[in-house]
Amino acid sequence: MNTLELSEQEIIRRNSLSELQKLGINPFPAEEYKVTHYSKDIKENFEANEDNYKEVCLAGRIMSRRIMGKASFAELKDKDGRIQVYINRDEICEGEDKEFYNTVFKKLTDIGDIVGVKGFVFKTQTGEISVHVKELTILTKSIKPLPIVKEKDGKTYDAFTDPELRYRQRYVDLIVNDHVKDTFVKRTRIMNSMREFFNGHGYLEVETPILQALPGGASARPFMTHHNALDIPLYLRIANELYLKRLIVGGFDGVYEFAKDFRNEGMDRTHNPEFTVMEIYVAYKDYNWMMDFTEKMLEKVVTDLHGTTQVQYGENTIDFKAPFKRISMIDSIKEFTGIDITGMNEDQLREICDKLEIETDPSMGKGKLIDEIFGEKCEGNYIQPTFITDYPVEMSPLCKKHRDNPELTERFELMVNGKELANAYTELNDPIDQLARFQDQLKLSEKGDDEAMFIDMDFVRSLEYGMPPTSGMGIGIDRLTMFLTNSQSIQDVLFFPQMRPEKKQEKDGVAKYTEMGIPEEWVGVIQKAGYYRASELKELNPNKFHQQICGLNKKHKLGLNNPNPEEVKAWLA
RNA sequence: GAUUCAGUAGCUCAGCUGGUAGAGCACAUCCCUUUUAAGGAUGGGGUCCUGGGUUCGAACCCCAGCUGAAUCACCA
Repeated sequence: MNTLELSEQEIIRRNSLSELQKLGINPFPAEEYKVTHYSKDIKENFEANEDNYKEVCLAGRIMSRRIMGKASFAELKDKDGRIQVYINRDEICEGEDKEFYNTVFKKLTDIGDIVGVKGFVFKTQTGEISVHVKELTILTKSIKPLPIVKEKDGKTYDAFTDPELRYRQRYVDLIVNDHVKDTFVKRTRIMNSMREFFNGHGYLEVETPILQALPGGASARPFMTHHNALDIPLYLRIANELYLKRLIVGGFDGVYEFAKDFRNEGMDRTHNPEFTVMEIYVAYKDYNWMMDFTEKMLEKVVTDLHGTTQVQYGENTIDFKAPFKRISMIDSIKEFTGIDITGMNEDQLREICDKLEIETDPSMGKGKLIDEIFGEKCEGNYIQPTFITDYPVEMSPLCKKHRDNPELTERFELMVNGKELANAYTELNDPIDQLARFQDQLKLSEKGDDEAMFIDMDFVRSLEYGMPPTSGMGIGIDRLTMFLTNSQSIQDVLFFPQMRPEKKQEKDGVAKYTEMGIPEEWVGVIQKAGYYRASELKELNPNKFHQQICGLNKKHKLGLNNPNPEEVKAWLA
């Protein structure tokens, strides 16, 4: 890399790197470094049992340094947290040669470097448990300076907060913002706890295709791709439901999958183009059983994570103690609007929407209209976990009709903090009805609904062989993690949220410049001056350009022989 | 997709009515005790997001673009 593209601090660090090599120290050693202790264990247990910490060896990243003559303090960050280390010149350099301390540690080591320390644990006069270092090993040199975050008594100074940098360079975010790691550890613990619950019931974790010829199982716009060998379009899945149900047909009693789904839709605080959903299907059950199962599962997950069923989310305290409140969609609309929509047709519902000042468009069918009313007037009110049951048949094409009312389906959604968290059905297993519902979707699609479902004839065929009565449930893992880690944005619970690709400054290659007679060593200087296209140079005043590049040569101490003005004029001619 | 706000040193941010680009931390040099965001002193560091325009003069005003955030729409 051209040094002109580096900041002063980066150049200094690269110099330190080569200085280390000159001293015979490998800044990127290959050998295993045997770690015996971790910061958290030392801080928690040292006082109770000091004898166990007479010889410790730990490794991590230097997060701060304070050098005072022949004694120094540094903060080391390992996988569990941070611990202070004390380094004394005469202890890490036993003989007369103090170069290791004076040069290697004081001058050539920086914040961000990864080091190993051997020594014993003690307590400083101010009472901080620290490691007294006897031996220091450089394990990795860092040549890019980290953002500096200072913390004192839980108060953070100069936090690294720019969302763009945090999400694009999550590795930096994880290094400097301690709470970030915690969120992701919790995410994994949530999934592990769920897995434990399902496995405890004897259900099987499975994997189903992500590349699908027909994107089914949900109403959403898919991402499209292409398979070269088969020369066919393929879609990234929007749901895995239809495949899991095929497995129930095949004779599994309970299957579940933590699935990445992909939807080609807007992005915001609660939506990322790829997201994770856990879907589970259990044979011989219905949605009433699934409600019990879901609330028990959530109660366990939350308790495993927090030791209590109560969770703080923003301003709200949410209690996941089972059982959750249950209310039908029609009763909910009645409760919040005073209107009983039972038995209404499409025109009547449209009138109600107008009356409630809810926008509609002609592509909306009966189900969608009801959904709009619910979404607009009811949904946001359910802060505590609440099951909304019995959705209209039009908006649930994969769900069995209600045993008491053919206008409705046996479906529930779990609302938490005014948002949908889980969705479940008594699954439709009547192949004739299923085909009819798919055909209704086709009509919606012809009407202009670009999210209506495709007809999956293979899925219908599987139902023709017979699927046992089954209940299925899907739960958004990202959203659940948000609730349980008090994160206000989905980007905070995804390591690498989708972002626009970084734009790179386009530059001409060296050849474009040398063709004009410009010596190769000057190309970097010219680009540093801001001329990324050789063709731009033609327009310039040669005298001004000459001064500009000679100035950069001097300023950055490049030691190049300045061209004379005639030569520069010849380049631009 | 629409609206609003933002982009200045490695990081966090000031920058007044348009008049020579600033602070803290980080970095460098020197001195130095087991220091708690923090020992002392001195110093270096900038494409003020990009491109146009207005002006004697633009970080600042106007227009366009890029990127991000918030709100809304769609959606889980």
